[in-house]
This record gives sequence, structure tokens and C-alpha cells, in this order.
Amino acid sequence: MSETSTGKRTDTRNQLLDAAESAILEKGFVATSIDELIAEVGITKSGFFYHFKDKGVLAKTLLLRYIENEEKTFDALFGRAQELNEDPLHGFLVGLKMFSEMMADLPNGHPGCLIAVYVYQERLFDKEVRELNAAAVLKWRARFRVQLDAIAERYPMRVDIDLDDMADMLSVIAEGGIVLSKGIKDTKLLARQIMLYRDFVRTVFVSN
Amino acid sequence: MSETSTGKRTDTRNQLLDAAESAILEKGFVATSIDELIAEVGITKSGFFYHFKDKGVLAKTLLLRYIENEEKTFDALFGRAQELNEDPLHGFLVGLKMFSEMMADLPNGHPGCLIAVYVYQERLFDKEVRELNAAAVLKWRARFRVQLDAIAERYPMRVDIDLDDMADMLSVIAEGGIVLSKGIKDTKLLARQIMLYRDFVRTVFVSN
DNA sequence: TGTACATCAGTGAACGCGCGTTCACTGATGTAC
DNA sequence: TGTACATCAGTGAACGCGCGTTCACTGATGTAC
Repeated sequence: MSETSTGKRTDTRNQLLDAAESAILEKGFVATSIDELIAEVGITKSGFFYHFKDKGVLAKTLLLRYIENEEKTFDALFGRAQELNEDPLHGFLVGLKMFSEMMADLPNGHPGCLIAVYVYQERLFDKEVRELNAAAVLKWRARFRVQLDAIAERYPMRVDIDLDDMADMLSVIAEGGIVLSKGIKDTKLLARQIMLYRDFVRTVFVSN
Repeated sequence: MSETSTGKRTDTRNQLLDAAESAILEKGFVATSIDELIAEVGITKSGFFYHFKDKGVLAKTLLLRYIENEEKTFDALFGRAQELNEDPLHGFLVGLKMFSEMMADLPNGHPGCLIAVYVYQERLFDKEVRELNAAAVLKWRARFRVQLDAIAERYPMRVDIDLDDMADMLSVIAEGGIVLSKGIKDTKLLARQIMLYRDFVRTVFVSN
């Protein structure tokens, strides 16, 4: 009983995507061979090409799936935090705390962000994929901006700060936190950085 | 008359490194072929192997050069800012402003950070290279931590924040800012994020 | 200043392996009547 | 319930190209005496 039974008879396709995602996060797109993916899943090379016309559509499909999953996670996280707190500042702070805890609970640290991988290998992908990637980043901005707007309506700011920048800063912290976490193999660094961002938000908006 | 004349009769080697650096920042290590590098520089493949035993030592040499250059830049930037201001907080704030302006002045935005590339392709490199990379990240922490210590000695903090985290945050902002800048092709985003970090520092330390 | 030798900075040809892709085919499952 | 056909989820063999690497060789520059 899979989470979203779309009537697929097998889930080989998703297994291929899973294998691709973790391999690409460790080595990049070109270094990830179709051979290693099919070896992990247990089919032949032709089986791979039944599911994906070529390696390029694997890349695109993978990115779409990643963005979708990621959006669902954030919806659940900040949506719930918002519901439980009628005050927007408290709601956001609770959401950030939950986000930080979720990152702290990953036993091997965050495996890496596909969007960053695609940004750093952009020449490998066509315009459409690059635009999907850019759109995902802008969606993060919009998501957090909405929350900051609601907060700014109720609380004065200690220093004047552009709310788009403030919204971007959370994505920036997440992306950069992942890089540093992986770089020095400190699985908690990302979580601590999110808490630092939370401190910033708390300091910027003057409560009571 | 090259900046550091080490008695080399040609600078083909550095041209190869230059070509490799920009190609790797755009496509990753494996997707960057020796053929394209020699085409850019104008030598044959065997010429490449005269300069580098194999592609792996190109990777290592490139990283070492990058770290060294990067250190020189930061030394110049924050060293000068510190000299011109006897107050450590003002010195750091001036350094951050200069850093932000330097990033804003890159006409095509920041080309990307090699450390992030190596982190996101770590399986391609041997232990030695991965350790060089980690050491570079820790050196950033130490560099900024020294400045924050000097500030904390003179100024009380509005909220209690770990100074290692605060030091890391600047690297985090830089790495994440590069990812977002490149992702949405906003050449000024990184500079604005650095200014936001500067606002954070200014808000955290209570001056008069 | 002239000669002998060493080093520098490459050239040219060949190599084998792994890669992504194609194509004709197949056996199991599902659907229409 | 039985048969005919379509679709699903692959298999197996072959392909050519580009890649990193090796090896024997070379002409120009530098150094010792």
C-alpha cells in the first residue's frame, strides 16, 4: 500500500529516481551513470529507457518530484505551525523551531539540496529545467514573504529591512547551512543556523 | 610581468587552472573534459599531462589555489577594515560593507564557490582533498570568530548567541547567497544578503 | 665565447573502457466483447 | 467464462563516440665548465 497509489503496477520508476537522487547529491549528474542506477534497482539498461526517454528526462522528472516533495513538507510544517498559533510571529517562530528540529533529526545530516546541485551544474540542463529551478527558488521567497507580511502588520521593526531579503535569507541559510554541514561533517550545524535565523527574526520584530 | 613571478617560463599551467575553474563551476568536475581545457589554452592533450599527472591532481591543485586566493582576498578586505577602525565592531561592519560591495561589483554575479562544488561532488575526490576542503571551512570560522570575540569583549549582546555559530553564519550566507543569486540570476542578491548579516551583527551587539 | 648536457614544455599516435542510446523482441497483466 | 488484442514492464545484443591515460619522442631554453 504505497502512499499515493497512482495505479502503478511496479514502483521501479520511483526506485530509479531514489537511486538517482542520492547518487547525484554525492557525485553530480554526469558522474552518475545509468549502469549504477539499474544495478541498484535490479533491471537492465533497456528497462531504464522504458521509463525515461533519455538521461535528460530523468533529470527533469527528478527535479519536479523533488520540488513537489519539498513543497509538501513546507506546507505541512509551516501550515501546522500557523494553525496552532493565531499570532503570526509566534506561528513563524514555531515553524522555524520545527524546521530546525526536523533538520537536527536527520541521522546523517541533510543529504543535500537538488536545487543547489542543478544551480552548480546549470550548463548540463536545458532552459526549461533551469527555469523550473529558478521558479522553485522564487516560490520559497513568496512562501516566507507571506508570513513576514502578516508579522510586519502587527509588529514594528527594530531596523528597517526589506521583507523579500528577509524571506530569501531563510532559503540562503538553508542552502549555505547544508554546504557547511556537509563540508565539515557537522550534522547539527544546519539546525543551529536555522535557530540563528529564528533569533534574528525575533530580534528584528519588537514584541511587547 | 606577472604578479608573482615564480620563474615560470610559460603560464600555461595557470591558464589550464583558470579554464578548469570556470568550467567546473558551470558543469561540475566530471563533465569538464581535458579536451575542452586544452582547446581553450591551445596545447595538446599530452601537454596537459606534462603539467598534471592525472585529472585528480588538477582537482587538488585547483582547490589549493582557490583557497589561497580566497584567503588573500579576505586578509586584504577585513585586515584593512580592521586597521582603519580601532573599534572592532566598526571594523567588522566596515569589512562587511566592503565585502558586500565587492560582491555587488561582479558584473555577472559571483561565478560560484569551488568549496561548495567539491562538497556537492565529494565522492569524486579522495580523503586528502575532502580534508583540505573541510579545513578551509573551519578557517573561515576561525577568521570571523576572532573578530566577534573582540567585539563581544566590548559590547553586550541583546540575545545570547554562540559566537562560532555567528561566525559560521557569514560563510553560510555567502554560500547560500551564491546559490540563490545563480539560481534566479539576481546578481545583487548575494550583496544584499551580506548587508542583512551586517544588520544582524549590528542589532545583536548593543552599541551605546 | 664555445661546447655538452640537462631540463622544460611540450607533440603525435595509439589504447581500451565506459558511457548513453537504439532496436527488435517478449512474457505477464489488463480490458472489451 | 473464454477468446482476442492492447498495454505494461521489461530483456539482450550491438553501436559508436568521447574520455582519461600512456609512451616514445622533440625542439627550445638554461646551466656548467
